[in-house]
Amino acid sequence: MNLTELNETPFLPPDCSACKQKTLCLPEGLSNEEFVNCSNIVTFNKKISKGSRLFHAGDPLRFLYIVKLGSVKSSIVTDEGREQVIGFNMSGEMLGIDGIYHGFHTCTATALEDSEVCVMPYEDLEALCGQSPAIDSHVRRLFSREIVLQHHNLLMLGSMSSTERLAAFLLSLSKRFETRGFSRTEFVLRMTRADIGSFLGLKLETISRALSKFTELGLIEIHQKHVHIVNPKGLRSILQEHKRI
Amino acid sequence: MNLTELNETPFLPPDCSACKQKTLCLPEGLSNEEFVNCSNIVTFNKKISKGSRLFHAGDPLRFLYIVKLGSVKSSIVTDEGREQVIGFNMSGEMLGIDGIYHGFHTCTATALEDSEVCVMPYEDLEALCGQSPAIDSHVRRLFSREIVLQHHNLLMLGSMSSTERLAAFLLSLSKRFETRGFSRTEFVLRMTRADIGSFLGLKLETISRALSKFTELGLIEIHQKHVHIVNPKGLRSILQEHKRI
DNA sequence: CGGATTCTTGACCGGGATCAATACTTGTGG
DNA sequence: CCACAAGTATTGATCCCGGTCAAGAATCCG
Repeated sequence: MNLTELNETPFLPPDCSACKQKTLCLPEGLSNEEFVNCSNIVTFNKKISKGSRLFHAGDPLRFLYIVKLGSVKSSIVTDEGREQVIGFNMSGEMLGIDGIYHGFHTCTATALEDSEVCVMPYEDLEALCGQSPAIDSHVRRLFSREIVLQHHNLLMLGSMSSTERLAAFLLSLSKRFETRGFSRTEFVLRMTRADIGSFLGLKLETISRALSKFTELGLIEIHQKHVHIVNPKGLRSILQEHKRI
Repeated sequence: MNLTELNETPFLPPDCSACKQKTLCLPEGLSNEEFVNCSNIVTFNKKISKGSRLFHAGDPLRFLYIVKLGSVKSSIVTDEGREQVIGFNMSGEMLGIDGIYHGFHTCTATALEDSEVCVMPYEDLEALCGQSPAIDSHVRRLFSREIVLQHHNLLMLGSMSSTERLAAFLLSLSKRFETRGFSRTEFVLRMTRADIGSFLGLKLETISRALSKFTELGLIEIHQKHVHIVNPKGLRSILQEHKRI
């Protein structure tokens, strides 16, 4: 029996105005009516168990998703068998935008832990955009954020050494946990070293070595997946060593 | 005196329905009225001379642009002095989307040759989106295309060797020239080796060597910036060598 | 022309990949 | 509850791709 399917809860109507995460995915200053509209297009929340797929490359675009709880990784696989993790997604972050262009998804979203997402039929979202300029505008901002984020990732892959990439990665995670109300110095990596490596264009051994090096330098403490950033400034300075020319 | 400024032609009203490039940036099946609307938000075409900037990182977002003629490179520069070319843009491609999220641009767009762009005040574009669901939807598709494209670039930087990246780059250029009605086997590189290198996360010497290697293999002929793809299949097979495991 | 920019090629070096062995963690079924 | 298997992480040894430094050639442009 498939837990994933059982775990869908289509009969619990979502209420965006009561959602703790609303500041992450919705703009400020929405009217009550607009909140109701938003809740209406989130047709249901879906629970996905660790390792299961939210959507696959090739699947027709039916929904956009917003992570409500947990975390998800997005990756692409080519005909030639290349695999590339293109991002890790936490609460409030949107998934599935890639599918709009072709009408089908080009990447695959996999739950890194038991998670929960808000499911929005894309048709309904488009209709709502037509009704509410505030939402319409907000959606464009979310899309733009995605692009800005990818630019940053390209910068990492294109111009940083392995340790610089890993430092940037840890700092980025740290910041995202902080904006979600968690500790910015202690958190749990939900993904494997291989996932991090793929995301950063490195091999898992290199990730492992770099983590060990950071530990030796007293920048972090790490036990399995539990990370403690002991010296955030030191981590940041790794990115700035570049400057000294 | 600044040629760039002189070259603006605000008094020639654009007519999208008569534009040769319209299939590249507009959806099919627009009504006459919608064409007029589009033309109205393209307040003017702007000519930019080689080397001049369309916008700078930090500039407030006022316009989105579509390349009409010529080509443009987009790049980001960090505090630490890192520089990363994030893309090359040809006719029909949109520029400036990155600025929507923060309200200011995060990358810089530089003309690689004397070029011409359609200038659309972002406010007007938003207003038009509110009026025309077809345009609204199309804008989201264009944004999504940008994201899909960046995913592909991440794949290149994250999982390809230098020759693979260059082969992918040349094939991508080839395809884009073809869809614009130019030869897919002979074209001129508008950017320097250093630009290509930055885009692909490699040094210019590596680009030069890889081009020489392709020439030795009989895959291409290259004289300065003029490229002739002699053996497209061969180039493609470089990407697929990966497969054989 | 002549100077600046761009490109090519060579020699050498080093960072990260690869291969390999081992340890640790997690989960499953007897 | 333990045993075993599968997945995950660490660390070492070695190799090679692409970076770096450097010299020279070609091209562009005023």
